Amino acid sequence: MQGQQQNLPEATINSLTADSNDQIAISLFEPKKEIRPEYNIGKFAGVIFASPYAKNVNEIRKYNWQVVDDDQTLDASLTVTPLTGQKTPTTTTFRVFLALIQVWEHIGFPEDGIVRFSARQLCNVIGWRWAGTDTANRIYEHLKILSGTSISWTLAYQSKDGQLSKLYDDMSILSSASYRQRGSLFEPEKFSIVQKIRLNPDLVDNMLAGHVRPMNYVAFKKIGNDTTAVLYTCLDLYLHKKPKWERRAVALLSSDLALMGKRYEKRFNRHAKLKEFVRELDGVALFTGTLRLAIEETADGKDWKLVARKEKTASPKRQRPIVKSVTSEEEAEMLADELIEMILRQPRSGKPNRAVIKFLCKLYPQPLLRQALSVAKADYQGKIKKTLTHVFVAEIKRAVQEHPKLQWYDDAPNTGQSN
DNA sequence: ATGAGGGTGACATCAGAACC
DNA sequence: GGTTCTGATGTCACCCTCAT
Repeated sequence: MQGQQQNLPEATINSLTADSNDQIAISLFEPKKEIRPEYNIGKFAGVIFASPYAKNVNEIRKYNWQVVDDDQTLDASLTVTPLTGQKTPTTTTFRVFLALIQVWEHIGFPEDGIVRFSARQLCNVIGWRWAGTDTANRIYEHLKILSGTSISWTLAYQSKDGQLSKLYDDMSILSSASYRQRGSLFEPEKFSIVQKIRLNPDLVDNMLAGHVRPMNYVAFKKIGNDTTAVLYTCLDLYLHKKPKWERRAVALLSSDLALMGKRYEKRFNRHAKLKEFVRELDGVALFTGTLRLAIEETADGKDWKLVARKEKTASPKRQRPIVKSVTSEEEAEMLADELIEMILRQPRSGKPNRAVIKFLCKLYPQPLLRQALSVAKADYQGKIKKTLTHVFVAEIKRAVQEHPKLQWYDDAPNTGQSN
């Protein structure tokens, strides 16, 4: 028996079971709105975790850039190497990782980095429904990826004192992870919380020292599309210090998001993709502030570019409800005027009816209206079938009808009456 | 109730091909 | 050139059972 265990993965687990730190979060708990993953992982999340639909998920990914140190320019890089036959980390992996961090925080930040959890509990934190084998396998797979993927940092890994390490080779995010399937368990533990992982001690060290990169966990979880989630993670970082960031569609799609399709050689398809991003991310909360996205034509007219801005919220701590109550008269007027002014600045704007716009401003949340305008502006460029005002109102209607909690005023006889 | 696993299928995403 | 269709693949939900 003892001899047998030496070579099994269970050997690691059994040795972990013996330690005294047995804080277990038994019941399901509500994950926090904000999450503080380790600084380096959070900073490079957009690079380390790719979209699962990206074409290169089985290959080594390497990113190079330059850093300036003591007046000399040095080459920095980050290499993500999967175990053979295994995928590189995807956004799903990132979701699992963030959930593990949540559990680790919940059980009181144990210094040894050991996290015990049940698969069902982890699902609850991530926001998945428990779906049997499929979910179990998914968690199992991504735990393997987290522990098996080797990450090498050259002049990239920043320790808690702010120093860049020259080289941090062969890091794995989890120093041990083993998903124990029911069949492998013995009777007494067969129906208890059994899963157990250990976070990389250096990462734990940094997190305990407050060397973290805070994220808006609620906003991140709501993003269903994995490519969009990668973009969100990147934008959150880019807009951390700068108020504005922009990038051409070609570079954004192929190098940042690893969308390699031939279809993106066509301008139209790039534009369509950017519109998806605007639809999904415009108005989404960042850790501080709100993300604002717009599409603009590049100066040479050959491509589009995505323009991201961070809009400051008055009190970043308080989250604005998704469906806010009816706006005050004064607020609606100000918003309506602002929107109308923005519309009139465009060519072939049409003649927006102030009363109608104000009426819509009172009825629907501000982010929805602003998003509708940016989508309308993007949609409208190129094809001049109707005026921008028409497209704008049609876009509001579409967004309202897609929204689970809103209703288009014309659809129901009793909601049109306000005031 | 809670810990899981099994089977099935709907839905989303991407990308190329086909169509206008 | 723009736009839509189609198929491969990945993700996730539903409903079931089992054991304590």
